[in-house]
Amino acid sequence: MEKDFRSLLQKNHLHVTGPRLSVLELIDSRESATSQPFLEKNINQDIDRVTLYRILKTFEEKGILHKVIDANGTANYAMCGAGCGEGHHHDEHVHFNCKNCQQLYCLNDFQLPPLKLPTGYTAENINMLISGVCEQCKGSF
Amino acid sequence: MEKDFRSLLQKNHLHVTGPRLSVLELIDSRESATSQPFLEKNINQDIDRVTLYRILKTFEEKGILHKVIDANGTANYAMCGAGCGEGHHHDEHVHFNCKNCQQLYCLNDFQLPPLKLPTGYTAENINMLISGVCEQCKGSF
DNA sequence: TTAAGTGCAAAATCTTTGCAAATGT
DNA sequence: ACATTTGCAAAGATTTTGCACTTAA
Repeated sequence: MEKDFRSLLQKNHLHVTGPRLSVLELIDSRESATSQPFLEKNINQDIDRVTLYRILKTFEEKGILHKVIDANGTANYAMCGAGCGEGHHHDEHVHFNCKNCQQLYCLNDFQLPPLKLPTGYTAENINMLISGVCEQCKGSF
Repeated sequence: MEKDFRSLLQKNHLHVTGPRLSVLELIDSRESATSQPFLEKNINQDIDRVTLYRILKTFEEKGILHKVIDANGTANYAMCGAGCGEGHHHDEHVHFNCKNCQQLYCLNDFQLPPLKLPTGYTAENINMLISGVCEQCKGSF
């Protein structure tokens, strides 16, 4: 797990700034993927909404963060693994979106079965989103 | 394939109106799922944007249309199959989103492998979205 | 020093809400 | 007749763009 955000930014030829470090710290500190609205509300310094949009876009392009669209169409972000880099992502694992607490979990140890697409189709990114009730919320029903 | 949209609406206790028939005809006539922006532009009569929102919401709740969020977070709609009804959907098949033409295909004959979730998690809806290049666009690259 | 990054204002979209008029049953 | 549906106006939310000021390298 990459904790040295300074070098992470430098490795990607990005300036080290307060807003960028805050975004990385908050996202990295959480179990599940973090929604953009949550980031806006919980960032530990006053970051302009526009700046946040731009930081997230940059991080996604550089392969630092994954963007995962949840069942409501909201963008969620999580740290990328080793397989990602500038211009490409390998995010072939399954996400679980709890319809109660809205948390978006990355089921990292969940192996995605091999797929064979119809001829002519080329897969570049696979995104599997399961909606339901998570462990923590199962009592609330 | 249900073509009698009048009875489809009546079966769901909905009034038969021009705007609703237009929406059903357009969506049913297309190969792939239809994005809301496309619907707005191509509906064959002047439907207010607000009315379209409400029609789509109603149809989704009644189990007449599926909503599928594509890789950009845009809502796409397709006719439901027999397994859907008021308040529940069974849309366990795979969707393919072409990053060139943006078409969203339902790969109906594509069998989704059985899944075993971590204990405590309950799946209610499974949505698998593969992004890549479709058959028609493969020459464009 | 200077290119990159940020914040602010404003525009452009997208989505929801309230209500009166029109319409289907 | 009467509940449902629609269209319009307006509010609210989200996302993008332009530009001057600030900051990291």
